[in-house]
Amino acid sequence: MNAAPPPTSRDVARLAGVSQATVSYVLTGKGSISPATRERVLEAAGSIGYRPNLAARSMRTRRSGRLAVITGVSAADHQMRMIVGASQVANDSGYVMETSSVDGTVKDRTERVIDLAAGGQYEGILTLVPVLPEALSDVDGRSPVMAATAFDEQMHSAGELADASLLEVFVRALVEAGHRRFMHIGGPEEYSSARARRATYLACVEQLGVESLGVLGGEWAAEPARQAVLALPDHARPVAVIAANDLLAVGALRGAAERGWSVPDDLVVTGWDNSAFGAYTMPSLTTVDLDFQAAGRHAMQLLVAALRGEEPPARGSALQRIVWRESTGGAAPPA
Amino acid sequence: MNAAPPPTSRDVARLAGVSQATVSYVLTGKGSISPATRERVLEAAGSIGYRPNLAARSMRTRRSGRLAVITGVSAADHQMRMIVGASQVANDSGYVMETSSVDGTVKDRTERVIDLAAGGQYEGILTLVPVLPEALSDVDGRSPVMAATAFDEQMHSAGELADASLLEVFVRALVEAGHRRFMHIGGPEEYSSARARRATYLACVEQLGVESLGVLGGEWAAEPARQAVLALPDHARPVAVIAANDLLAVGALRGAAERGWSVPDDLVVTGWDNSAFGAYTMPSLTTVDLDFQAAGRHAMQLLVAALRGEEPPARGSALQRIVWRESTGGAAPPA
DNA sequence: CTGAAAGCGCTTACAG
DNA sequence: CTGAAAGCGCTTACAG
Repeated sequence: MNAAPPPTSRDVARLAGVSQATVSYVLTGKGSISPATRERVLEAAGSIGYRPNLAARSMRTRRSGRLAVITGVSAADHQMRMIVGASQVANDSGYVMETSSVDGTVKDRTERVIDLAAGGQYEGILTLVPVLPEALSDVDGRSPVMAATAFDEQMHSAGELADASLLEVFVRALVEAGHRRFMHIGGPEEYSSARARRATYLACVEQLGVESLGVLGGEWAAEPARQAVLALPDHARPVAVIAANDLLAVGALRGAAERGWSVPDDLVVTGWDNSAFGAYTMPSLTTVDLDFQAAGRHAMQLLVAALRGEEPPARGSALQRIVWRESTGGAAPPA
Repeated sequence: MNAAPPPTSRDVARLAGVSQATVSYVLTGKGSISPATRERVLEAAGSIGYRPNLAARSMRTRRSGRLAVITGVSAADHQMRMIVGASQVANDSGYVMETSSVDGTVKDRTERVIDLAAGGQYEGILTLVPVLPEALSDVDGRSPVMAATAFDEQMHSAGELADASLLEVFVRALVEAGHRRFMHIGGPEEYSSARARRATYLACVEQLGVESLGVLGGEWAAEPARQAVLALPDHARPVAVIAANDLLAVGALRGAAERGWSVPDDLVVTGWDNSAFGAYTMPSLTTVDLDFQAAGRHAMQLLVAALRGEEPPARGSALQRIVWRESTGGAAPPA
């Protein structure tokens, strides 16, 4: 396919009238090279479009320069956004980033990740899907594995996507608006974000002394949310539903509409994620906007810092922000 | 980080009592090796957990074994699903697949892809975002570039995601149900899928002799769709809106609700993509289900076949299927 | 500040 | 059917 073989560092050396070692020193910035020589080499390299052969470099340095990002098979829009952010950081840091998707149960996924880590092809691994803590250790002889969303009790979770503290703002504002009866529709237990939202909900209703009709759901799917609302006793109105994401919230809206309940009069709903459709449902969804791309960037920064033994970078601006819309009626942000 | 260096083919050879070449022949399946020797080598390799060093192999064979998939920065759920499908095929075919996201205008993206192709790091490139035809040529000295969604007049488009023929089924069924006034809300012109849907719509209304109120939209966003419906003259009812995807369709639903039009009485809407929320909007959305994962698999199969000079595999089962829901009222599938 | 030489782990003609 | 040897393109002590 390639007519002429691509230029090598030897070609550059010959053209610049120096040795191959000098070319290498210039390009890696390691030796101390006189500005004049440096200039000549750079120009020669540019003129013939030289690009280092990464395979050769990696073989010699015994560093692959490659990072893996593990995604789930159940495609989620925010995984994609995190990938975009992570890949920016990886490339800027001189790594090539590969994505690998894993399927099956938590157990299956954990094994795949351990396999990948043991394979030694990658200098580091960032997983966007939950895996068991055993995959996250960075024992010798394996690529370090870091999780963006994981069992955070292991202290291995990167990023603050799982931060559920804004949920308290929802509950407080709704209590302020007069609501006394709440319900939570949660996501899968294996997601630390889902667990955090559930825990924050429970702590909140407890602390504020309002009634909780329970915690339903357990999947990132609309149907259980719809069912939960349909199963509510008629005299329960008004109910405030705190859903773990926007898809669940849409299911709740649908359930309310099917039984003739008005939103926000009989039922108010909050979502999470600020999905594109949420501003256009009837009524539109109050939700939490998450900057997944920034989260992906930060997660990758943490991995790269760990790899290089550098100080982990501080979290930049806030990743989360509440978007108040129609589904919560007049409930307003508390100042 | 690595305590003991990973085993090499020489270690395997020593352990199995054969030469390194024999190990290579067994593993690549190229030479002719006696079953007994083969067995011994395989066992030795397994016992010490040998994995070939891909960098070394790639340097020797001058094949990188790597494929790139280009995605957009504006993260879309279906890109993710296509990636999953493509990565399955790539891995099964012995390639490592990397994703690289590109930003900016069509022109920017095209340049990035050409750069990537010229870099020679990849044996092949599959782009999920539209690029100009000049990026798609497979001239010598460059990695071949194939597009999953592209300017298909160039005959370089892989997959049938852009097939808009089901749109005709929508229009015919709605005409059957009594509709005479149509409107199309389209996607961005640079997407062949958007162009195909638009063209099919225009051909349809022309051929069936029904009135078209025009083609609006032009982005994958809900707001223009909402505006288009709000701008409709009151006496236009009933109107049949053919939206280029579900997000646009939700915008149309919202517009109708805001002006007090009933769906499906005053307005009917069809979407495209079968997004998860579409079954739970009020009313739920009639749409086209697309198997993005299968599309990703097929696109990658085409790339791999092209790389190996093999016959391109035939398209498997149909990628598209209409899902009739409430937003089209009683309009039924013809037959 | 620069060059000659070794070697990373593999594959592949070539000889036997 | 199997082995000894060369070489892919780079980086890095080492010597000058």
